[in-house]
Order: sequence, then structure tokens, then C-alpha cells
Amino acid sequence: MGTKERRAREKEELRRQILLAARELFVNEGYENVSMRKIADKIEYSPTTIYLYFKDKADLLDSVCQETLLNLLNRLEQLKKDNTDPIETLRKSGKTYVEFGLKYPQDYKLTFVIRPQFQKGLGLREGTVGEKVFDYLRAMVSECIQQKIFRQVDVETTGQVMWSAVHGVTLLLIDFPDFPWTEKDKLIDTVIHTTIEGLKA
Amino acid sequence: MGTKERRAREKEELRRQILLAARELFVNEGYENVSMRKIADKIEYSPTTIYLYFKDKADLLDSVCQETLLNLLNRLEQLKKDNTDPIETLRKSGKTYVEFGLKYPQDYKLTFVIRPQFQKGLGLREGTVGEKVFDYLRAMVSECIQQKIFRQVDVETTGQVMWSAVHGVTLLLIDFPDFPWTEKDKLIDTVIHTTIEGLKA
DNA sequence: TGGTATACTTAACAGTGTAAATTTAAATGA
DNA sequence: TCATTTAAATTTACACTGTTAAGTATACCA
Repeated sequence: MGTKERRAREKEELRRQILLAARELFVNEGYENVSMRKIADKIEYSPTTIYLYFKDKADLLDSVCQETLLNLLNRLEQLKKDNTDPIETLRKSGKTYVEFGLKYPQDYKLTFVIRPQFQKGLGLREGTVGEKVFDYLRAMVSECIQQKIFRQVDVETTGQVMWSAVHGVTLLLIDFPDFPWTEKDKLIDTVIHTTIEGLKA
Repeated sequence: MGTKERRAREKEELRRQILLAARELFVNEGYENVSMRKIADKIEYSPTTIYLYFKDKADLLDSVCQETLLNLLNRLEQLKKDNTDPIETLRKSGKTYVEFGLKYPQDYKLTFVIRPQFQKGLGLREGTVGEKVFDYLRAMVSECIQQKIFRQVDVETTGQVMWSAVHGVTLLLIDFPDFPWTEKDKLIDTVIHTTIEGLKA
């Protein structure tokens, strides 16, 4: 029969097209400056067609962000493979996180700043990609504690401290590009190094 | 003669009214959800009157943020008065910074996240309140380095590391209120403590 | 009292997100 | 093959947005 499957595939294809167009526009022009009409224009459909695939603009944003998180997660898990020293892996993870944010600054902001405003009450819902990213960090940190490299504060707090540090420096570098930062890489490395040193026993 | 002065005073008064209304609305409903018409309604003037006092909506936002920064600066400088141990003062400053952000989360976001998007190319312009806040942090850190408590990385980097940490934890707590954080105060204290420890010699 | 500068308002433009109703096109069963 | 059902996409409409330009009223000064 197969026509049902083909139709489903076509639907999926259009969905992907919408997502792609949305991401490109969101990233280049900022979420607020992108109208549903602009997205529709880009894919050559009427504006309301988008509503057949996504509940509203916020839902569209959410889907874009899920992709971003998946992308970030992939990069991080890549790292885990040549897992040698846990501290070194954590350091690299931090670096990867910040570099990801700086490479795709608008995607990062969409995911970690804009989206939370529009998806009230998202607390890293179970099973989401966002949760998996934090799971990754938790595992990483956990190893450092188990090996008695980090002092014995609980895993959760330690992970959250780490996240605070990388999130902070990433956003500052993105949001204040004209601030007289010291050399970017030096700052990033120092932030990560400082935090790790501070967490040691 | 005095009528000129009175007129000037009245103008200033209306300006203050506009600012007050704008802040209240921005904070309660979010910058994007506040229209010039809403602000105008609140002060019972026509929408376009606002444009006689502020260049545009972004300018209005900027003025609101200047006030916020002044407020923050005052709190910080209050601290400096009973200046004992420089480390202790730095710790308290960090705590004050984060608590300020959490007490006025929307004001904080307006100032440190929203505004940079709308005031392209603001790099803490000279003489601004924002610059003074960072000057405060620089002085604080400088003392810790001079007393050889902190290791000998440059003042700028050290200050920026400190800023990253407090900015990061503040924003995470604001933006992800439903995330399973460890006890809030514990997290804040650990972030600050960890950063300071990591910066020590 | 007449003229002028100041403060404010009205009207308008081109755009927004999205709900409801309607049209088009394709897939199905007889 | 043709009518019917179903799905997909569109048209229309509403109430809203930031901002500009032109117009009006008021208070001041000579």
C-alpha cells in the first residue's frame, strides 16, 4: 500500500524544512524579529501552514532548541570516548561547552536564555535531551568525587557549580562582545581551571 | 522668574513617571510584552508623548537599566565601608551581587541580558554606571592580589572570572526555577567559595 | 492682546501572532 | 471510473505592535 508511509514521510520532510528555516532565521535575526510570515515566505507556504506542524511560535522554538541540545550532547559524548584522566575529561568538557556556545551564540542563547522565558515551567523534563546533557555532567563530576580528587560535597552541587561557571563565561562573552575582555581563550581556560581547582579536596 | 525652572521640574517629573511605569511593566510582563501604548495608558498620556522624552523603546530600556545598575552599585559600596578582610569583602560582594539578581530577577535580566541585545555595541562605555560597577569589582580583586592571597594572574582576568561565576549562577537560578537545584543558598555560597578558593595562590 | 514656542494628541503605516472558515487536492471504496 | 471522504493548505480576519508626521491646544512673553 505504502501511500500512507509516503505521506507521513512528506509531512516529516516539510516539518524538517520548517525547522531548518526557523533555526536559520532565529539565529540570523533573533527570535523576536522573526515572524511566522517570514518563515512561511522562506519555505514558500502560507503562514498558517506552520500551525499544522507546531502549536505556536514558542513550540517551534522549543523544537529548534531540542536539536541544539542534541548537537551539544553529541559533542560531549564524543569526548568521553578517549576517557583518560577524569579531571582532564571534565576540563575538556567545559571547554567544549563554552566553545559550542561561542560557535553558535544565537543557538546557545535561544536554548539557555530565550526558551526558558517562553516555555514556563520547563525544569529539564524527564527523558528530554536537556536532562541527558546534565546527566553527562553529573557522571563526569561523580567520577572526580569518587576518585577523591574533588572534595566531598554532593554531586549535584558540584555539577551545578561547574555549570554556573561555564554558563556565566559563555553568556558574558556573547552578550558583551565589546567589553575589554582579556584574551578570550585565556579567560575561558582560567574560568574552568579556577573552578576545578576550587572544587579539589 | 522661576517659571522656567518649574517647567523643567515638571518635565523631569513626567520623565520619572514614565520611567517608573516602564520599569514596573517591563518587570511584571517582560520587555517584549510591554507596548508603548501600555506604558502610555498607565501614565494617562498618549503613546507618542513618550517619544518626546525617550528616543525609542530601547532608549527607555537603557534608562531603566542605568537605574538598576546604580541601585546595585550602592549596595556594593555600602559593603566596602566595614572593610575588614579583603577576601571576606569579596565573598560578601559576590553574595550581594547574586542576591540582588534574585531579588529583582527581571531587572537583572533586563540589565544583563535583554539590554545588550538592544543596545548593540555597548561595551561598558566610559563614565557609565556599568563601568563603575566593574571598577568596584576590580578594586576588590586587586586588593586580594596585592596581599598575595590570590595567585598572580592579572587583575582583569581574575575579576572576569569572578563575574562569570556570579553571573552564571544568578542567571541559572532565575531562568530555570524548576530545575532540581540543591538548596539555593548552599549553591550560591559554594559557587563563590569555590571560585575564591580556585583563585588563591 | 498678539504672537510664539512648548507640550501633547490624532491619524496613519506597515507590520505582528494566530483562530476560524474555506478552498484545493489527493486517496479511497464501490 | 466516479463519488465520497479525508487531509492539507490557504484566505480572511482580528486585535495588536513601534514609530513618524501632521495637527492642536495651552502657557508664556513682549
